Amino acid sequence: MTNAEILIIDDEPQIRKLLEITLQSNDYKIKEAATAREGLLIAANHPPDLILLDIGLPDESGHIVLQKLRQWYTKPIIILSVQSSEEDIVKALDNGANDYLVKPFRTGELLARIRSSLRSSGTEDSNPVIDHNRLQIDLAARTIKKDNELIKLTATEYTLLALFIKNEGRVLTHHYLLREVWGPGFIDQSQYLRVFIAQLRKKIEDDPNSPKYIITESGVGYRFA
Amino acid sequence: MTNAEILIIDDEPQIRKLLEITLQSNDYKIKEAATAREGLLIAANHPPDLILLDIGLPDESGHIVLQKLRQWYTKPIIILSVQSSEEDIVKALDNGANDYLVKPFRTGELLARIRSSLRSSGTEDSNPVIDHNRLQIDLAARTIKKDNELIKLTATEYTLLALFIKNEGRVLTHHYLLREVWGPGFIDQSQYLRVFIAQLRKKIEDDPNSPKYIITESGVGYRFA
DNA sequence: GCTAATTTTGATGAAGCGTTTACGACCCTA
DNA sequence: TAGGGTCGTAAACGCTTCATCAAAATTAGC
Repeated sequence: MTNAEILIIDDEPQIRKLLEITLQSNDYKIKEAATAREGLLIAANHPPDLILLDIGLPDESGHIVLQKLRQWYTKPIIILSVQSSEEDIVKALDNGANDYLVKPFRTGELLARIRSSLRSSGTEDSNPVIDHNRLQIDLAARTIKKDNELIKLTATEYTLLALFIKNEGRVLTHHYLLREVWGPGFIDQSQYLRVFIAQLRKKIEDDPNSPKYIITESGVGYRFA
Repeated sequence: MTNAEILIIDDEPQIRKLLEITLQSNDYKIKEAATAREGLLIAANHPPDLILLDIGLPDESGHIVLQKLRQWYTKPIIILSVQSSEEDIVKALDNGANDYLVKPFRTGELLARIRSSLRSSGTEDSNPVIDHNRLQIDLAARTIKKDNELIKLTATEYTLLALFIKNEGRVLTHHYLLREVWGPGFIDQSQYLRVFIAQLRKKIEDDPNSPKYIITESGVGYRFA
């Protein structure tokens, strides 16, 4: 899932800071709580996709928080705790925790366990879709839609359009386009470009005569707007 | 879940014995395999509710077994391994493992993690059936139905179709399909693909001449719609 | 070990795609 | 206004990729 929201309930500021940096640099959105009370409140008001819960909270045991959360919260809860006794682990897991990591934990492992939990909770999701007005490009699926209608592109047409989309707003020179799509040996075959640009326009523009997406920069190249 | 069936894939007899006793005294039904090959066979013929998988198998790495299982098996897989490196753990979790325990493990914790995994996998639930118009795919039972009519597929045909179904809407390249179904050594045998795609179409399409499910993306690959 | 099913291989025609050619429109400058 | 340059469009050709059939080789089941 891109941008899954994670709630951190932990009273140690340095742990929260570490988690915040680690998780944010992995494209998660973060919410933080330093106490059990605050954590429950945030979780209830704006349920996150996953909760990282410390057992040793100042106002109330994490075990209790876990039980309260599990009365209604169904998404993954991962326990972070300095307690490594089997009793604590079994208790937390049987109270509904999805996983249990002993502090200090390895951040790579934590991230993997978060991914695993999100995956099996079915929270994961579809591909990143780039939206341009009425054009939607799914780079992972290799598909282009216009007004939710799938557009059939040939291999070369797709390569070319994808290049434009990845460089939106930027003027791409003939040389550059030819080199990227056809290879270094084709940098003076600008006729190729004219043919394929025309084909693309026919497929994606409302009015190919006055193009809105692929703009000609005469003498230089093309620009995707 | 009462009497959940658990498959143990581990080459060490004493570990298997320990697990057998522990799990059976907790009312689980047990199946055992000492090799990767045997494990995959048992899992395919009679899918258990959960799999305990050792990484250090004699004939094939557990990582590979995990990947193969995850091509169709959707219930929990818990890794048991003497490897405690972060690299191993992350790899296993990202390959689809639900949990990872380092040997020697505490039996109480293992049992709790099994309970947790079974719980979050939606224990009682039946096999995950994916519905595509008139096609119904039961990944666990490895069966395909069309209009409630069971379609007989060979092993290779099924592997290929399952890949498509799990990547619905996405263009899968020849390269990718060949690697996943036949192995890395076959990535230029695109003729295989043509033959098997034709066979699949004959079986699942209403009109194999104008396919509705398996779409050809010329020069690139195929897409399941 | 024999038979049937399945996979692999080869051959052939069809379809799709990229390349090429031709030509006309437009703009700028002389 | 003539001419050169850039760009856009259409269509023909030829090559690559694809679909299909069938036979050979291999594997699986009894």
